[in-house]
Amino acid sequence: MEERVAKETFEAAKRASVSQLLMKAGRLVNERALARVPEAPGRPRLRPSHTALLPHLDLEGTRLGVLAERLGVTKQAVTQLVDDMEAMGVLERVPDPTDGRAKLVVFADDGPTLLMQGMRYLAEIDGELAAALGPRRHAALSSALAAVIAALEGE
Amino acid sequence: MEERVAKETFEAAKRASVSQLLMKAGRLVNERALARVPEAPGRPRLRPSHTALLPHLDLEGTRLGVLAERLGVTKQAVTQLVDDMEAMGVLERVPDPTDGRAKLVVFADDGPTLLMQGMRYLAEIDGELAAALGPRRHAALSSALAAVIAALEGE
DNA sequence: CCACTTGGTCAATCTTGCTTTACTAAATGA
DNA sequence: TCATTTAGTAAAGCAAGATTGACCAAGTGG
Repeated sequence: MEERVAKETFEAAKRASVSQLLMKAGRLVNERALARVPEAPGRPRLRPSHTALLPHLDLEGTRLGVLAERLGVTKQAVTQLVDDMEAMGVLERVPDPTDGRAKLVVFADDGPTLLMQGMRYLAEIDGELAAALGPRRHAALSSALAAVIAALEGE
Repeated sequence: MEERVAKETFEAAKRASVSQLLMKAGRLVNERALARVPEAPGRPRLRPSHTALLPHLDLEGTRLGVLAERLGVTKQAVTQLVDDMEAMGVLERVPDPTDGRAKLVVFADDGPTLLMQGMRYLAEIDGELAAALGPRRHAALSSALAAVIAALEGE
């Protein structure tokens, strides 16, 4: 009897938690998205840490230190990320006109092109998810996720 | 004009994608869950790879090689994970009665206790999310995520 | 003018989560 | 019985993503 209850509890706990579903779904989407990016030989490959940088960039250019703060990592870590993305041709460092020490991280000439290409992969996956879920649940998912993020980030 | 359109496109792309929301929400939940687990000095700390092992364990005991297959990693990788979780007091290796070479990975005496403790952290977070979303959206999120995982795993 | 702070870089190192290579011991079967 | 397969372990190493510490050059304030 005891045994049986334990088993049920255990099996239920395995699936029931939204937190676990969220972690798993996030991981799967991440894998799928990165798998789609073609390799450019000679240049560093796009990795999750690079894509994590993108949402923090402003079109007008962003100080490296500001990026570090937004990402919650050290400036050195960002230096490495920006180095990579410079080598990929996505970003560029330009001197900050208002402070001779500072540099602004901006999109390179064809950065937006590459970026939009990346967005297309995400859009593709979105489309696949929408097809699997149907428009209603896809919309519901989108709004629920936004609320989750707001709740978790606003701590 | 051009400039303005680019900016809008860019800013919209930053948020609009469900894929991105999913990745971000997953990351945030993960961080929050791990932050809640108290450190037990002297023993290895619980890390994401450990928690990834748990859903693949059967109550009756599971062969190490089977775990490796389910996780999609080498047996050596699982050996290391099980080593850690043995040191934490969560799991135990017992000889497989049907094969002298094999070992069964089972929960240690107080393994279920520790495990349920972990589940409680997840349940807590679930509760917080439910509170933030309201019961309707929380349920919708759960069902949508299950569908996403099914779609992505069934490839 | 000089001390100090600030923005960024360089180099070395650490942790995580794996892998490859090499090995031991038990099972299997011609 | 003896060669081969199978279950697991041990040790070393690697790539990713960070960190710490030492540094330089440009601003800033007494």
